[in-house]
Formats: sequence, C-alpha cells, structure tokens
Amino acid sequence: MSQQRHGSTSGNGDRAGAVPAFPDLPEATIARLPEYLRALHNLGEGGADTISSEGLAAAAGVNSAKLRKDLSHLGSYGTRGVGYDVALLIEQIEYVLGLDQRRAVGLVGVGNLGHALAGYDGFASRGFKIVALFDADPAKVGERIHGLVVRHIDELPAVAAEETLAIGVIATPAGAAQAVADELVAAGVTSILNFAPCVLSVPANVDVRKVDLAIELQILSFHEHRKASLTALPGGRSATGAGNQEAVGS
Amino acid sequence: MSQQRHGSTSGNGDRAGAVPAFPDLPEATIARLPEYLRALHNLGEGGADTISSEGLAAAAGVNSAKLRKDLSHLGSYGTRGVGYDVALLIEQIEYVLGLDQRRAVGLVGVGNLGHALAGYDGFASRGFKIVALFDADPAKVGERIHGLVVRHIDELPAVAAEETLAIGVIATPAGAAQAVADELVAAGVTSILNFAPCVLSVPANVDVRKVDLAIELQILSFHEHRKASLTALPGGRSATGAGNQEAVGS
DNA sequence: TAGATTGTTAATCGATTAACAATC
DNA sequence: TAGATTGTTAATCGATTAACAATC
Repeated sequence: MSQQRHGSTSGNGDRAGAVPAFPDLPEATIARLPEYLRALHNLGEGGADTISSEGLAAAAGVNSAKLRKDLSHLGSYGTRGVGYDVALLIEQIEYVLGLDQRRAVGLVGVGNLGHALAGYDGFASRGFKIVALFDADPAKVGERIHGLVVRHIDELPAVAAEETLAIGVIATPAGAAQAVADELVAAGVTSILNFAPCVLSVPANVDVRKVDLAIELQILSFHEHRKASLTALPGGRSATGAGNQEAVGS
Repeated sequence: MSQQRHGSTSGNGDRAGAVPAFPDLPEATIARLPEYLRALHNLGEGGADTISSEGLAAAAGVNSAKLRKDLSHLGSYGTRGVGYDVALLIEQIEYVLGLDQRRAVGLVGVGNLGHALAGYDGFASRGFKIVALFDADPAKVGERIHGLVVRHIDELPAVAAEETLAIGVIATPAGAAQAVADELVAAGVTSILNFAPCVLSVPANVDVRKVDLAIELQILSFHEHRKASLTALPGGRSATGAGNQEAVGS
C-alpha cells in the first residue's frame, strides 16, 4: 500500500508545488458536487463573482454547514468574510470530477428510452459526448439517430479500440443487460450507467450506477401511502410530515 | 402529536387483530424494498416458493444481514430454518409500498425525454398508469403519444379534478420546472418525480425525488478520474479499489 | 477595527455489518 | 434431534449538523 497519507491535517497539498494528491472524498460528497457545479454555473451566468456558503447552499438545496463541509474536502478555496470565488470553485469542482476532459460515452440499446438518451441535451452540455450507439436488433442497425449511425453490438470491441469509451450506458431490456455489461467490460469500459431494471455483476474495478425509473415511482408511492394512512388515522395528524426533497444517488 | 408510539419492542401489531399501524421505515430501507420486490417477482416466475435471506440478497445485490434487517422492519414474515415465503413477502412489500392500488401519474413535458417516459413499459408493469400528458407548447397539444392525447398545461386543474393524480412527473426544461411544480401542488399533487436539472421548492407535505441523468455521468466521471490518477501515480496501485454498484436513490 | 463568513470541531444521528440466540 | 436460517443485538462506520474559533 503505497501513498499512505500521514497525519497531515490539511486536506491535501502534501507534495509541495506539485499537483495535489487526488482527494479521497466521501461518497455522499461526490454525489452532491455536480449539484453545486450546476448551481455555480447558474450563479455565474447571473453575474455573481462571489458567493457565500449560505447563498450557494440555498441554490443547491442543501444547508450551508453541509456545503462547507463538502467543499472543505476539496481543500480551501473560500475567503473568510467574503465567500467563494465562483469561477475558481467551478474550476476546482470540474477538475475533481474529471470534467476538464471530454468523456466519450457509448450507448447500448436504442429502444424507447435509449433513443431519448441519445438525444438528451444535458449530456453534451455537461462535458459528455455520446460517440457510439449500439443495438442487437438488425432492424435498428444502420438507422441514424441524432447524427449517429446505430451499429451492431458485435462491433463494440472494434469501436472501443479506435475511440476510448469512458462510460457505457445500458438502455436495453433487463434480459440483455448482463451480457451487454460483460461485453462492455471486455472492451475495457470501467464505468457503467445502467437503466435496465436488474442487478449487474461486474469486476471490482468497474463502477456501476443504476437508474431505475419505476423504483423512483415506487418510493414516492410509499410516501403517498404513508401520508394517506396518517390522515386516515383517528385523530390523524395533519400533513406536517417531513416532505423532503431527495436527490437521487446520494 | 397524537399517535405517540410507546416502548413496544415488537415493530408493529399494537392494535391486536386490527390492520397493523403503518410501519416507520428507515429511508434507506424504503429505497431498497422495490429492488427486493423485483427480485422476488423474478424468483417467483422461476418457480421458487421459498427463498432464504442469502438467496434473496444475492438476487437483489445486497448482503444478507442488510436484507434481514430491512425485512425485520416490516414485521416477521420469514420462517427460521426455512426462509421467506415468496408470495407472502411480495404481498407484504406491495402493501407497504402502496402498490395494491394502481396509482395515476400525470406527465408534464413531452419533449425528447418525456416522450420516452410516456411509453416506458416499466411503469405500467409495476403498478403505475400514466393517465395524462401535458405540455405548454401549443404545437404539441393534441398530439397523440402512446395512446394519450397531449393536453395544455392549463388544463391540469381540470384533469386533476376528475382523475386523482397520485404522482406528477416533470420532464420539462429546467426553466419551466418550478412553475410546473407550483401548478402540480396547486392541483393537489403531493408526490413529484423531477427530471429537470434544478432544485424545486415545494411545501413540506410534498415529496420530491429527483433524477438527473447528467449528474449520474458526472459521478462516474469522478471515479474514472480517480482510477486514472491512481494508476498514473509512481508505483500506483493496480485497480483494486472498491468498484461498487450503487443503486441510485439510496 | 467591526462585521462577515469560512473551515473545523465535536456531538449526534442513521445505516451497515457481524455475530448469535431463538426457533423452525 | 441436528441442521438451517431468521430476527435481533451491539459494535462500527459514515454522514449530518450546530457551534465557533480563525481570519479575511
């Protein structure tokens, strides 16, 4: 185990003058950084040069203590009595998230959902570029979607060889997802975003995130059910329960 | 504060014989129940009558201790030495999630993503029915999508009056999302699934869940960046880091 | 200097996990 | 009964939060 961090209390900056050692961030913090980044971009476009933790926290929908704690993990980029420099903080967060380099995305499955994802503006505008579309259905291969020609899934190794895919997105039916994941892994992809409603099994060095739209609805359904059962109770409380806004992926 | 729960150690079943008091589940548990449910349906279709915590946990991608802990919050539906009755457990989880009643969903914004969501099979197959589509664009109003006619957003109150909407889905651009949320709330909707990349402000009794596709990619990007920086380090560790599969919304 | 706001501390809270007594 | 597996306990871990000293 090289690179053991010794008891330096300052977050990073060990190797004086060099690029700081890559910070080891809590998972919950990582999941919130993109939200801060979005808020900062909005504030920047609104003309703000500087923002307090209170102001940024409000824009990102968290409390200011949490925001300061999160940012403290990145190092110290604020000025006491003043706040954070918007441009500098954007730069820092983008660096940590690895957004200073454009990341190539391969999307597998151009059915209903995959088709929409292929054309989703939010990807391109935030540093990602879908560079290849794949499908197993011969009827779909060759089709042109949002400027890209759909290729057969068997061509994945060839495509991956010429263009390094940073992220693979799986938008196939559940039954096909594991096989696709295996092929992505074989092609060297180490990050997967899975929209298929199933658990994927992958090697330990591969990161998988899952988005399951029906699960989100079911979680909301639980809260609906709970709220209904509370108001139906004899002497039931009025709806004062914590209606919280939960970001997915925290 | 009526309905204060006194120190009864058994999870529920206070009011003997009656419907059990609605269980107060940890948020992390709630987010996993739909995953267990999906795994149970798969197992049931595979012919299993009974499943051990070890088996169900594997199918759901969690460890068995967590699974048993989660299920213990629902009450005691397993049999020691045997396992869980698949059908009974499905019934219990569906009851808790409120899936024994079909929930009507209203979808606002039938652009690229909204269009795909309107046709998403996974909703109907898991107890949800999209009953109305809305858009602000007059060019889209009247269009027929997957069997539903798109109505103008101004008709939302009228539609909500005749058909109780349990959940509102926002698939508009970020700039329109807050106004749509306000209208949903005014129409009596208390659960919102937000696909727009922005923070919504809603009353305390309204639950909001957010799905931000770009944020998921950015989280993966962080891990890509981290993995790259580790292997680039002098004497860098090989990729043994925890490549974990994180469910969104936990 | 006085006022403002960060970065850090320490307390608290909730979630995870391993171990095992209860019990089928 | 012996073997299997649940439900619960208690220890541990990570995340949240309020408060405040540091400092611009």
